[in-house]
Amino acid sequence: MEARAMLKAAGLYCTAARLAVVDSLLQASGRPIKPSTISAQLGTRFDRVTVYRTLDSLVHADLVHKVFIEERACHYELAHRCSKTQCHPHFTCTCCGHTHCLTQLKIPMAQSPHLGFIVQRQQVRLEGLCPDCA
Amino acid sequence: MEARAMLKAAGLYCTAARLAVVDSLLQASGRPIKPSTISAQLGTRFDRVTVYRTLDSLVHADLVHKVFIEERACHYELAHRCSKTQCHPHFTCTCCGHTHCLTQLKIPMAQSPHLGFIVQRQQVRLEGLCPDCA
DNA sequence: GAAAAACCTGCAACAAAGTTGCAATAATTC
DNA sequence: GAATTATTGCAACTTTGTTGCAGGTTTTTC
Repeated sequence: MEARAMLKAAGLYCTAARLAVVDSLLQASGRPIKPSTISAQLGTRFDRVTVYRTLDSLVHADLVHKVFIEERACHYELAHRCSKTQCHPHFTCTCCGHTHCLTQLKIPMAQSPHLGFIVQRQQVRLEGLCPDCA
Repeated sequence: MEARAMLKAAGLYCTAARLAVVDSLLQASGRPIKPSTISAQLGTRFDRVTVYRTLDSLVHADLVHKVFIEERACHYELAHRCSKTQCHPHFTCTCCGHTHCLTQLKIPMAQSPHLGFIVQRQQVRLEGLCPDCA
């Protein structure tokens, strides 16, 4: 009932599609996934368009973050362990292509770069070799 | 003749299309731009496909960097003032949508997050309000 | 400089991501 | 449970980016 509670708390209609999408994200074991993957997991239960719109709602309610784009597709993950100003960094292996969430790596927030700029959010992506490929 | 020299040095064929694309990037005044913008600037002189393939060549030769994706399109810029391991950070205004290159802001390279990970490259994106919108 | 080799380019066709409008359906509210 | 409000499915569409192949340029070689 975790998912149901999250939706309630965010003031969103609690629909079958939303529960299913949140479940997909929960089962992604912390890895950002893309709409087409979710769509494939849900089979014919829900339309592709519904998945897109559902993700939009969830992002808008700040339950889900649009993390990055890869292979021409946005990747999403549950907004766990993220502060308002900074999500955890992500590490993508240049060899196997897998992405890891570095939830334990803290990176200091950048200072305002020039007079007048107000930094609200910082996103860090690392690239390199993961332990399996190194 | 700047562009011509760059291509020569990189060992690339010096073609009209490549000179034109490099010129577009030079004239972008340091802002990352997307292929469709370049294509529009070049008018009917070159095919859309040629722009994509030209950018691929330039990226492959490390003359140009694929900086980030926005509005479902890759954005490119000349590989000026970038170290091997880190490009300058980019700042995108959440209000007006403009992106600024923060060439003067130095961000320390992240340490290897866990035993076994080898970090080769780091990318930082900042979001917030630019001086015009703040 | 001309011929040969190596490499680019345009065209057409295609694939995939994401968006929009609208009618039908489901979740809340009272 | 009826009225209200929000969500969903479908079809059609836009845009980005890719591929194959024939024809055209740039370099290299002599």
